[in-house]
Amino acid sequence: MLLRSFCLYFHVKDLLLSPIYTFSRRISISPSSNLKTLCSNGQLNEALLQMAILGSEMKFEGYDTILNQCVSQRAIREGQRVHAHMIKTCYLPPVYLRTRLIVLYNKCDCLGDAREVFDEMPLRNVVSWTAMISAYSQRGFASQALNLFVAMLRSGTEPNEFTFATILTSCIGSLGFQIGRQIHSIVIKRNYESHMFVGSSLLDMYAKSGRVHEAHGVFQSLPERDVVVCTAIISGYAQMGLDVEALKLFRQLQSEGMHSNYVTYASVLTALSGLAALNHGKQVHNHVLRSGQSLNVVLLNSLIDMYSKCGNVCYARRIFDHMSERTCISWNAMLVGYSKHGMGGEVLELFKLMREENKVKPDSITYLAVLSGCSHGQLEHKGLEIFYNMADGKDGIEPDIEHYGCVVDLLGRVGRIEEAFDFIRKMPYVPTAAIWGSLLGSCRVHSNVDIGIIVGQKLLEIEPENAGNYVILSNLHASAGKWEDMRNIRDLMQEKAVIKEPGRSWVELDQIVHTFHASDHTHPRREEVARKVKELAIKFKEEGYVPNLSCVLYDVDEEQKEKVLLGHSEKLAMAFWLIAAPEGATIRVIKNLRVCVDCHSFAKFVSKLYARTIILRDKNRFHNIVGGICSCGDYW
DNA sequence: TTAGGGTTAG
Repeated sequence: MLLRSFCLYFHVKDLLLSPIYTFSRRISISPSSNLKTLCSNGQLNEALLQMAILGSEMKFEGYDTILNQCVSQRAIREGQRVHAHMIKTCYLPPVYLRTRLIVLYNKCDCLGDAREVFDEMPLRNVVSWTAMISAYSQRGFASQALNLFVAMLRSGTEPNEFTFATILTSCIGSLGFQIGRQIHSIVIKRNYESHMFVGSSLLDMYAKSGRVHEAHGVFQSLPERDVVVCTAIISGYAQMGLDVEALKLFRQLQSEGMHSNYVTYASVLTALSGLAALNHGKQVHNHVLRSGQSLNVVLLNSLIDMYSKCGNVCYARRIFDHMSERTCISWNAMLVGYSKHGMGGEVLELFKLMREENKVKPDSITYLAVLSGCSHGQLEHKGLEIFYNMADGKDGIEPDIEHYGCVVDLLGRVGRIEEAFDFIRKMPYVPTAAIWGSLLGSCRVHSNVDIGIIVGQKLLEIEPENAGNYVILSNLHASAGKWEDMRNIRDLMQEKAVIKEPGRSWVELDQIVHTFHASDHTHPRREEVARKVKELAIKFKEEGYVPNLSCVLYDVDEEQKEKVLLGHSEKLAMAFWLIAAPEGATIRVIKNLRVCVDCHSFAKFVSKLYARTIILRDKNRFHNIVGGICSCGDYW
């Protein structure tokens, strides 16, 4: 029943009595006309009339010609008439033609009809099995594709390189990885491991499952590599967040003479977006323009994303405005760009433009971008209005748990903590750690100790490995004077041996990315940088800077805590910039985690006392700090 | 006749 619902049109058997079919018998066709000529001229309707006249005289060649034309035109109604004609004239199509029907039905989104043809086949070969497996795989029915692959092996039909390349694309993700590995062993046994298409599918399966070593191993073992294989490994690295490795490999392969196409560039731009390496991004953009590569919509979408994630949202908008064709992803990339910069007004204006233009329908991601844009832009009334109109509005998009998460953020941000708590309890989804974490952050900012403690306890149960939760909860206990509880939480944190992802910040100066780790011991100018941070702290304290010791995870004395704070990577990156960059240059710092409250305050002092603009990108958003004021409104 | 890599969100 589920499969039948994929058929957008009526069943082939209904067409036996179709008025057009009956009418066609009364039309006279010139004898010189034949199916081949009509099809090659794209005259499919005329070809159908010819088929009707020929009746049971239709043979393999005629069906083959007309079906091929239906496939290339994605002409489902016409294809169904051909199928109906076969049934009516009692023609028994060979495997080849039945496979063409499977392909046609798949291309036209009629998966149920494709399966019906497959089930009714008296004989099947590797191509028909692969065509049906591919149909399931392309439509996202991975388990059906896998079941059919197993059935194929049991039937004794040997898979070929097409089958392996197809089935491996169904094994993407954590669930499919174990099966993917089993299929890999079958690939080895059948000697298909060196095949380029099979290899790129294997590589991609491992990369998308986060198995970097396996992906690299497949890449190394391939005797031949083309642009697709090279792009698969670069894109795999970028998708796994290994941006530096992706770029290194891109450069290495380029120096070895690799040919790049738009997919390669899009993957490289993803890596550059992750690094926020604006100058490198500009270089790639120039390289694309010089290479004569056409700037298609995918590449332009990647450029919008790269420029906005590198802090240059105006340039992203210029590209967006000059696009001759935009997809939903183009709009989403631009909306996300504005949202991450806290530009709520621009988000709403662009969303309005999208609706007015009415060429592209907003999707679920558009709504996520708009709601988070309202949240970061402190436009909670507008955000709530959009959320409550989502499902009933003309787009008819049912909010999912992430949209609910945006509302929790919207309410919490403006201090409507009780409402946010109530909203979570009433929503039709089980709240995730991210949602409770968002509310806990609001409780911290708005000092709501009572709800904060309840939420914090819930979080410790579902996310015991997250160190940040222990710290916020312990601080909430401390602010309520519950010292015993505070100590218990600290002990619990030690006991659970929670590991915090190490903080890392970087700046790009003269095309070189300088990375700093917390209490850095690696950068060549680390001693000079550490002295500069101390000097800044003394200067800022005279102007009112008070180190926020609650940001320190460790249970050490106050002097030690201050030392830890001064070692935070974003402070080191800013100090390095003040030492090494030209006078007055904008400070662009990227951090892998969310910026801590103390570093945020420190950055505001830098911007004010050194008259610098600071563009600080953390894990969630941009902080544009000018004259001691941040675009996030001190809430992030 | 059937195959491989890509752009937004989290």
